Amino acid sequence: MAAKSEQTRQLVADVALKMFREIGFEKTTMRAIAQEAGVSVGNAYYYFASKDELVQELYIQVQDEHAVVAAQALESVQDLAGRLKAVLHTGVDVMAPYHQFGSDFIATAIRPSSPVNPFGEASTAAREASLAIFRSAVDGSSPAVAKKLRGDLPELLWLAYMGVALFWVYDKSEGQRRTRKLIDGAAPLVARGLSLAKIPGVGKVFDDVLGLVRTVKEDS
Amino acid sequence: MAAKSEQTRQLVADVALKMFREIGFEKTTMRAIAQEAGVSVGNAYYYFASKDELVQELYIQVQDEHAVVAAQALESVQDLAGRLKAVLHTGVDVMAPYHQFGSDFIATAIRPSSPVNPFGEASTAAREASLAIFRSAVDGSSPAVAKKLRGDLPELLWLAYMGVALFWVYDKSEGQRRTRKLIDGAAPLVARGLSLAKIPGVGKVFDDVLGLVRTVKEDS
DNA sequence: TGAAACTTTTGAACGTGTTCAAGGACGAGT
DNA sequence: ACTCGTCCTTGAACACGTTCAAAAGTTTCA
Repeated sequence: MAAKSEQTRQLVADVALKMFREIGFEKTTMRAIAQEAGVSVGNAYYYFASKDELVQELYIQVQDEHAVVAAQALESVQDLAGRLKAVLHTGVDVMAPYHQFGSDFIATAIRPSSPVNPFGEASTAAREASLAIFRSAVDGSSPAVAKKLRGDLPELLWLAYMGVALFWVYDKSEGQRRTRKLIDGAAPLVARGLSLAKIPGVGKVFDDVLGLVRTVKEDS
Repeated sequence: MAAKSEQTRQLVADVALKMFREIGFEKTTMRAIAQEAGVSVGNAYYYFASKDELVQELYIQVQDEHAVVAAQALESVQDLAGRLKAVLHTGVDVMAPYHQFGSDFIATAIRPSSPVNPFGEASTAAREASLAIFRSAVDGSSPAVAKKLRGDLPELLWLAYMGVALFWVYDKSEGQRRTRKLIDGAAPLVARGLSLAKIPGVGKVFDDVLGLVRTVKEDS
């Protein structure tokens, strides 16, 4: 059985994620995880170099689930507003069990040195997967999105999604009702806003926004 | 001299801020601060309940300086784009000495429980001061901003400012050149974008955006 | 089988932020 | 001068994340 090692790793990860969900980030100490999993502290560190890496495990799992659920939800919707709603709502859905954990997660994720940093190298795969969801939401929509927007839009929407996630973390309303409202309100607005790109004066501004985005992105 | 106590407090704060600037957040341990200030660790805690509160001290100081510098810069500029630039550039100016400290600061600031959280209660004063800067930038601009926007715009701009600050933290270009470019590019775009509010079709979308903002804000 | 090499596991130890009981300093009232 | 009460200060102690030398277990190969 080559899986003995993998088994321990999974055990630690499972216990950690369960504890993150049930008692939060701070109360889930490495010692508690080890004890609950029946291993030594050092052994947990043999598989995960830091507590942050256990958070990364969670991040990846949540992203994977989002990809699956969102793809399914997208099957039955055509218009951009609806597709955007689908992606955002499913995103919130998969995060829901971890809401109380949210602020600690974001505090961890936001430091550039963290493996969970959504802009960082260590989560390139997760970010690409997430971006792919938005690309699919945009590309598959009908009526189609203006061609000049199609390239950059997914990335901008993903960025907006990060904003929604931030809002959700702070959202103390029951069941994060306000976040749902925000999504329901913002998605159609974004779609309508984009359709304004055809108006000459407005189109110019759009072009400049895209130009700025590209400039700032390139010049590293 | 009733100021003996205040003197110790200031000493600790000054030493801490200096160390934050010079060696960063993590290397500035409470023990190191205490030693450098010539007091005991416990004594530092008598004045500051946590390391976070020392960060708050920094936050307040930076905000205060921003208010002064921005007000001065606003005196000589009339148009909205210019005024926005002035406020944002001075904002980055005052933060500059703390750039390496930035990500730790934000990681601290972003948790709702932190005294430095910009949305939280403990920094109501600092937030109001910051908001006032943006209100002044909007209200004092000529040509005037559309009336229907004038009420909510400062808050939205402040929010955008938080975004700029986040961008700045991640900006590794020398002297944070990219952030400067972003400001120079975005400020005129915002001004031009707002002037589109007069166009009937666009105005509707603007109204809905404002409506959404209000809805989401009220429903707590 | 046996020994060498590699993988996995252990728990004590380190430095951190934070707490707290104990004591010192100092002024007010007698 | 004495004592009470308040403010200030101390440093040992705690739990935490993390490290690491050493031990235990497992595989490899002759």
